[in-house]
Amino acid sequence: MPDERRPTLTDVAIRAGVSKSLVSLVMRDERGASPETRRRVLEAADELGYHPDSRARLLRSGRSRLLGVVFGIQHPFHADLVTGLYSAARETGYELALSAVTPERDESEAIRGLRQDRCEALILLGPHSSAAALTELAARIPVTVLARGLKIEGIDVVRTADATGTAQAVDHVVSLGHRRIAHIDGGRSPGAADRRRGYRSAMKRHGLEPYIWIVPGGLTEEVGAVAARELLNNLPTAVTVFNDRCATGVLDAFTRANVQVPRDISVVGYDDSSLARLAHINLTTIAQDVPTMTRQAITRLVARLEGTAVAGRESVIPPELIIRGTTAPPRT
Amino acid sequence: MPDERRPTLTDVAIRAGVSKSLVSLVMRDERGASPETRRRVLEAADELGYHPDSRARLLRSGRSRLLGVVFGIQHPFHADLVTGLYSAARETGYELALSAVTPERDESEAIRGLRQDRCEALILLGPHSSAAALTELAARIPVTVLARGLKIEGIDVVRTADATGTAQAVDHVVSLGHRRIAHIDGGRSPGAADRRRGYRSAMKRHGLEPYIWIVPGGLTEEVGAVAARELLNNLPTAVTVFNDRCATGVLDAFTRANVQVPRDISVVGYDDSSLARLAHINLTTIAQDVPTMTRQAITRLVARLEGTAVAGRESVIPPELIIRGTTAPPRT
DNA sequence: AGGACGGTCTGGAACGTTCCAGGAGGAGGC
DNA sequence: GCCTCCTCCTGGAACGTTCCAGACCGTCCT
Repeated sequence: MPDERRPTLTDVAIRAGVSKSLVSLVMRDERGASPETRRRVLEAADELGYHPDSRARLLRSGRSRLLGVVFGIQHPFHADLVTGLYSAARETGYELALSAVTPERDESEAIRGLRQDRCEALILLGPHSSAAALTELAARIPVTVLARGLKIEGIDVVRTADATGTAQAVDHVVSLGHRRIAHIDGGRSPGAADRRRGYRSAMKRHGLEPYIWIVPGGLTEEVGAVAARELLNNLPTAVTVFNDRCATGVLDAFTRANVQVPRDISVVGYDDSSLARLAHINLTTIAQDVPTMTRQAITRLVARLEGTAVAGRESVIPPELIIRGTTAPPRT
Repeated sequence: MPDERRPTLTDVAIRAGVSKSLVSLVMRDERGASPETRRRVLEAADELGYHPDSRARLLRSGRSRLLGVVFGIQHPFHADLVTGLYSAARETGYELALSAVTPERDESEAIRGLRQDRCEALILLGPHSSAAALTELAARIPVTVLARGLKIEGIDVVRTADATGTAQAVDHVVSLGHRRIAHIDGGRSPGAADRRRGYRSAMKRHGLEPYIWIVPGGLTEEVGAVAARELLNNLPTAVTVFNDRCATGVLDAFTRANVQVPRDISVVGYDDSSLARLAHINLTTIAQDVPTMTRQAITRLVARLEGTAVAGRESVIPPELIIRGTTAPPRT
């Protein structure tokens, strides 16, 4: 690759007939250069195709303006979060550095990579690391955890009010006239406990305690289908499900068993993943407020880095009910 | 964050009582230091918790040993590819830098980010950029395109033999006894043209030219469902579908129309995505050989960077038929 | 008229590394 | 004994930035 040497500050400076310090100023959009010179410098830079070398810049300034993001590449909801994070970071002057967790690359490796790149702070999406590991990490670098509720000294958490979410789901089907409402839970997955709790207390609030029925479920379509088959023995009129993937499995099992949704049973998912929005699934679901969550995560971290005060350790975002086609009044 | 200044080469040098050049040697595992000194240096580094500063290192050496990867974060198959790339890169001494394409962050922005990080080469997964943009890019930096066949001067391509893939699908159902075999295509998506061609020529080879029936489809479940409804008017006994997502939509539409798979019709997908592997979908499909593809992409790029000769511009990997539960002999 | 000041601009010293030229000291060949 | 050649080590110059101190030059105030 006969790639000629990249142009540097000095090249631009010579071409524009000024010192490199001045060019540096202009490139950083600092004040201290007359409009006229500024124009000349930018012109010269443009002609040479100059692009600042971030490494040298970072080396000198001691800052990287880099936020590390650890996410699960197989996880659809993480994709939504990363999308939101990019948008949120755009306005702050910080860049995102992605590091994926894959079946063959664990979280600690992903974190190590980011630290070597001199990220100034870390955002972890639904991390699996032990509390001990996280505590140690947080002692060395600011950390924000997204989409997983945990209480650890020194770690910021931004999460959805999961209990409220399932409560909204229950309220919705109750308002349609349902009473026999089951819940397929998420086992030990992040958020599952809260969602279960929200279901239980909403049922009590509506005086439906006798109808409480919690079926073990999980993260995936497969366990959803299994759980649905368990419901078939004594079909409730509505069911709230841990997440959309699981709900898809539920829908599939019902279809195969010739149970029609929403005629025979109403189904509510959770996440508002792209899955739920598909026309042929068209799932009523609880949307996590991704834009708000990601914006909060970024502004929180930036505030910490710049030394601005940050209120509290935890930020809990209310979710929103999205009504689509899988809920309807019960058959009379 | 009262993070004390990181220790530097000089700190280690002082502690070990040697020059910083010597420490540098030892850290890079070069020869030129006696075993005894080497030990002392490593010990000192360890005590101080020294970690080399990659920025400074790269600045000086002019190399980053960084391979940029541009991928679509919403794209399940890209997730598989990224997983493979990480594994393939592990042994080479190069690191991966990820840059995602999201609905709000286009390919050119993703590429710009990577170039600013001084990646030495780029891997693009199913890029959408124009041929002109890619040509210009390839003139500045080595580029390998994965999972999209295109012929552009100076760009390496690693892709699946897509025509062979659909041919395998057709061969499979023909061997089961099918003759009326339709194809739901992928429109203008990457690989769609080849897959369509493979279907067509395989049908001819089996003397089934009169039965050729190509229905317009696309990437998603929704278009799959639409295409399936078109088939219902004159149901063939088997159908090969552009990809797994689309095939899932097809399956769903059939289930709703009370057409049983594989009893009434056999369905073959493409990609062997995690979707296909789900128990309740259990889709017969064509697997792209991700480990081989990603290994090739990495070794190719590394070879170019190191100046080793690379054979040809294109590397075409044969796919593999995965037989699951959606294909069976036609009803007699 | 004599400062003081604010806006422009410059030169040079960092930042933490790698690379290069070379020095000290011992071993081996003649 | 001298030259040569290793091996092990050192000092200092890069790399492309940013940061700091200060120079220059008008303007404005007193």
